[in-house]
Amino acid sequence: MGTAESAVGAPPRPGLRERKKQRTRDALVRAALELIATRGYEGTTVDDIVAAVDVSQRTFFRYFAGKEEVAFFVARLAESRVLDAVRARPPHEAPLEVLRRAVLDSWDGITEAVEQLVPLDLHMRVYRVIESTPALLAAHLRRATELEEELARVIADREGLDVDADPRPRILVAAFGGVVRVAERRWSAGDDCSPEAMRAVMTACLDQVGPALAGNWRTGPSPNRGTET
Amino acid sequence: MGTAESAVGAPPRPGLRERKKQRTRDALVRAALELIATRGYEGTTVDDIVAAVDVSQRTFFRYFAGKEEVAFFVARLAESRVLDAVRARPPHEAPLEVLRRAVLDSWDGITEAVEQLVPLDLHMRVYRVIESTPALLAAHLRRATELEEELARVIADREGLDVDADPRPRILVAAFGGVVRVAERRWSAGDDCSPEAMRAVMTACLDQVGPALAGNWRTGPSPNRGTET
DNA sequence: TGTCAGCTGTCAGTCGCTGACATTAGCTTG
DNA sequence: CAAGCTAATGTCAGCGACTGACAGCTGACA
Repeated sequence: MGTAESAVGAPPRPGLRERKKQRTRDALVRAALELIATRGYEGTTVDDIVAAVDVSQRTFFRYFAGKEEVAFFVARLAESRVLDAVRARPPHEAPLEVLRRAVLDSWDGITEAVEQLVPLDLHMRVYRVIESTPALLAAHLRRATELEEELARVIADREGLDVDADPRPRILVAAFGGVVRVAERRWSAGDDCSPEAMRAVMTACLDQVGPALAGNWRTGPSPNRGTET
Repeated sequence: MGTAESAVGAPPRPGLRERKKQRTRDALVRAALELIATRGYEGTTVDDIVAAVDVSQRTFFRYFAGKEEVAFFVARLAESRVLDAVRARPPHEAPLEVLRRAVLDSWDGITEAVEQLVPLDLHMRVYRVIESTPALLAAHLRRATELEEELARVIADREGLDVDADPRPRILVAAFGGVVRVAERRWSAGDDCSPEAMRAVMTACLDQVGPALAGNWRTGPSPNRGTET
């Protein structure tokens, strides 16, 4: 010890090789997202992406398993954040509340982390492409269910249940995930792409879970009637 | 009139051309499902399929938009059946009950219709391949959300709501769809592949929607505790 | 400084998929 | 029934995603 890079307390600065890799990966992500946001997903070939960064196609496929993966590079950051937030919730909270608060509370941190990688506006535009491109939407939904599976395990652990014996954790998470997806769609279909708007939409949707599952909508006050467009 | 094919009351027998097309399509579906069930999805090339039916590759792509589509040919029958069943529900039923009864009541009819096309056992094996193949699972989930979108519209119409203004139809359908997916997974993961078993799993999962969303699972009786493996 | 491991590029090849064009085969009309 | 039209099919060429194999280069480390 004593040398600069082995000092404790600070993360050891990675070597030149590692930094180069990081730079190449980031450059590929940025170039890919920019191209996808402007030309669309199908309109963007891998050759286009690698030409913009001036690396070989083979290198691209060494960094990303497929063309899809680069489009979800940013989204995966958000996923792991949410998962961490769920794990950090106090043990006395009810399951549905855990999910709700985890999503809403990790929101700002996610926004910040994303912006550190790519401009937020770019991320928004790419998200719309994902929602409107069948192949990407399919991949997105698959990733979402994988996240749900992990969430179900965490929830089951919290409650001391066996995920495979008791269907309730998976059912709760599935229902929750469905609501989140509805919120995402409403957001991506609207004009206001700001994180605050998204947060509001998400909150509103989560508040509707109870009412939506209530027996009969026609009795009692109908919230949100004619309040939009 | 008076000729055999123009007789009223009976569905006019399609011409030779149409029958040939039907036969080719069915042969492609059967060959494809058989191959996929045994060799897996990625292990089955389009050339393998067309070789088994002795048509050109180009013909395959005139019948199916892609290799995926042939794998979901049977599943799409079931989807349209469920949609019809939902539309046929009496107007006084509550939304959640409509979905529940539509799925359960159309079950036998679907099973019958499927068996008319391919052996039920083959369909089961293919379904497991779908669940375990990322690309197919992704496509399956995308189709499922498209079905959910249509269901949401139907439900909203029943209740006299605007799908785009009131989030509750989509939320309800999303939650319901999530539960159905959990049931599908539990079924495909288990040993018993019979339709009766599937029906039982589906019923059990649907009965858990309320309890799963209830505030705290630890209070009150926990159903299904330790009743399975 | 020299050796070694890891990153990169090149090349060839497979597979899914499509457009263009020629060929065949069913149906229609005189 | 024969000619003519149209729809179905086959053939061919080509693009794009993706992969394995091999070769060259470049940080890392003694």
